[in-house]
Amino acid sequence: MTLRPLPAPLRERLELAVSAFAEKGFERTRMEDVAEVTGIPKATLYYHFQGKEQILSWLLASLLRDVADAVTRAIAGPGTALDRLDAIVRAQLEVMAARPHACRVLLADISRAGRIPELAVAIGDAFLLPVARLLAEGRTDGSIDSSVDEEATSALIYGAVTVTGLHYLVAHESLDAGRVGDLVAGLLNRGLRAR
Amino acid sequence: MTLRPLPAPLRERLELAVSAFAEKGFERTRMEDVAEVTGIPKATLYYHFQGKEQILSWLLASLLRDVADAVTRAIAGPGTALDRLDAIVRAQLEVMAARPHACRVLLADISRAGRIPELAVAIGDAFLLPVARLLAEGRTDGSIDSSVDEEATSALIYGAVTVTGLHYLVAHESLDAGRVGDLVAGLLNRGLRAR
Amino acid sequence: MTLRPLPAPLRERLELAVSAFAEKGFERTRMEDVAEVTGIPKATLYYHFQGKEQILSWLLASLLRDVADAVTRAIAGPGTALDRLDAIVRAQLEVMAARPHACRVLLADISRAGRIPELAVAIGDAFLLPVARLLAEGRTDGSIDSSVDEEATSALIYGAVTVTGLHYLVAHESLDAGRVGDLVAGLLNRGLRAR
Amino acid sequence: MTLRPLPAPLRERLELAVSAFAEKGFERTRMEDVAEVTGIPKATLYYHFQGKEQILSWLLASLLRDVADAVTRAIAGPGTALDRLDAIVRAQLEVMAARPHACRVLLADISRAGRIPELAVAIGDAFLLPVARLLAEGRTDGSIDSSVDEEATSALIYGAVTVTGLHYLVAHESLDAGRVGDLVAGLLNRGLRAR
DNA sequence: CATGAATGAGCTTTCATTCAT
DNA sequence: CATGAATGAAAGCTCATTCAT
Repeated sequence: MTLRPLPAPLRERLELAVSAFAEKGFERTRMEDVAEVTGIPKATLYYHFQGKEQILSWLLASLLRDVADAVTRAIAGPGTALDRLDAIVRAQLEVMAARPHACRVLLADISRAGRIPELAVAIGDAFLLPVARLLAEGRTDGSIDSSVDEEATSALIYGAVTVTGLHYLVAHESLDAGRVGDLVAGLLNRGLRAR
Repeated sequence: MTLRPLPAPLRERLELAVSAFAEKGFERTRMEDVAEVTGIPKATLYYHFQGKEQILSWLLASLLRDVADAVTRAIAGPGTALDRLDAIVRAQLEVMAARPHACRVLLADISRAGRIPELAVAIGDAFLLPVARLLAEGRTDGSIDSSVDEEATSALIYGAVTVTGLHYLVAHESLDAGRVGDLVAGLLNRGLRAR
Repeated sequence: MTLRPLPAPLRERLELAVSAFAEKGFERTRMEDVAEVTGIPKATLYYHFQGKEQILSWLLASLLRDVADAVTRAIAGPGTALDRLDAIVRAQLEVMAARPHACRVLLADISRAGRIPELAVAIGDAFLLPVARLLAEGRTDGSIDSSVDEEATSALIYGAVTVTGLHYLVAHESLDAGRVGDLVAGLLNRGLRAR
Repeated sequence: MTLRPLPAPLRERLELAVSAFAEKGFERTRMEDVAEVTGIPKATLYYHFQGKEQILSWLLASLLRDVADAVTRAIAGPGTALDRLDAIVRAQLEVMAARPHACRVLLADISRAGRIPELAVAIGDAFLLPVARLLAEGRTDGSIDSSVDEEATSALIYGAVTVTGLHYLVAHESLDAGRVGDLVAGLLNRGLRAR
């Protein structure tokens, strides 16, 4: 992804760029802004990255790695598929609470997903596919209603979780992952469980 | 919104601009592109609108008027609050199916909602607030579980519906409002109804 | 100059345009501004004038007619050539006091005179040539020193009078033609009279 | 004045821009023209200057530095105040002869001085105030008539000198500073000296 | 390796002017 | 005659990116 292994000090400072992207949007954030907010000279950014887009990719990839890890851990946990779906929802909200800026940036680029196929793939790999697989599992283990459609439902879950989380991040500038997790997970649980 | 009342012929041709915005994104769509796709000369666009941003606003406002109308009609229908929530979900999906481009553009700007407060307000007025009100009503009429949180849940519903719809629009380039409506409305219904 | 004889009501309202030109400069004054300040619709201005430049010409021509008249009256007066030169200076300052905006606009366009030959000609006809002729007369009637150079001196007088007047218009926003006339005419008189 | 210290090579080539400004006027001279005539790419100009206006400022500031220097030298010379005033007049004409284009540009902007206060101040500092001070000195040392008004007279001198010089630059495209200096200085000398 | 300096390629917007009524 | 509506033709300025050191 990067031409060269990114030096650790840069890696941390670069994280500051997400707040710029989150605040002004990707297109309206100039390389100048990224340079300013990170303290890394523009030309140095170009020495390490191929361009502005690649910086965004790198940032989002880092976030999606966190999401994927959280989801993977939740799936690996104990309990029925439905229980573990519950855990996934809470895990995703915890990532959102932990990295609010990056999440806002990611959400902003979701609809751009059509234009950035690798992003669509990454979200799919990190969240949608694991969830879809878990739904299938749940139908098998009898914890999830047999009528659920994996494709639609995984998208639905993603939307329900992220938009609710985003709403709190944007409207209240804070996200209580526990409380919101209870609400969201509860509703989805009742909506999905086998009848 | 526009300085002068927009002549009807322009109004129709301008609708073509949404496809440009949907395809390339707002920032990457040049006024030149809007002019080309609508057949309206650039300077004429500037005669009627204050700038590119205002064209987007006008377009989204038009969509949100449709959403608001559909939601209002659904709410005015018969049945319990839960029944009418069901209708809202289906109505929103029908708007998405009818105006896919505009919906993609709107969704792309959701996370920008923080920066475009009037957009946040408009979405709130068209969808979130009516749904929140209906949830409260449902708790009163006994059709919706008393534990639901209006704020979080209206955001959740919005996310569930729109992201699922968007998924089909982006991934399959077609949205079967009826089928997806069954799935989404069903899940939400089970998740929300009084126990 | 104008395509059609300019209706009297327009003539008066158009005079208001000079203040716009004086304040913002010719190029920075948009036809829109002229329309606004005069209350004459843009398209109507184009119905009567060929363009913005022609409006300026018309305005300056009107001023230069005043200047020419004042100069002519002064020249036609009694006394030696030197006495009448004195009168010219005072007359020019009175015109400046009477039409300060137009004068500022004219002065602003003096150095543009190279590019607007008709303006150079008009200033020459209205001021420089009559003064030059009077200087020659003065050498003949013995009131003006024989060493004065007509060309240079008429330019010098124009500069001395107008820049002094302009200074008061710009710096003090008021011009006391009598007092400044005493100062300027006095100095020029002593500088020019036969020794 | 410039954001960054202007590299010497640019400084020289930029001087070429004055001819463009002088020929077509400031507003009619496009950045493109400046870029072409100087050979400096437009974007590079914007890298060093804040905008077109700032380029003009820089150019005029450079001229006014020359004027101020010439005036200062003349004032520092020997003789009575009247003698040194004589020297100032000749010095100013020599600057005009040496930098005719810049002078035409400066004169074109004099009446704009109201709108560009820093220009008014700079002309005041470079010419008007020193001359006014010298006039006061002359009244003290007895070389200049006690009736002269410093403010009006310094403006008068400025107008007499510059407009005469400008006349030759525009009408004859050449200025013989010596000959014109004799004429102007002579007239002013006779007009100002103590009686 | 890192970076200050430089720039090519656009982009939005403006405005004098025209046209249709 | 007069004018609201429309537009062709720039123009100033920005910014991602490259280069020279």
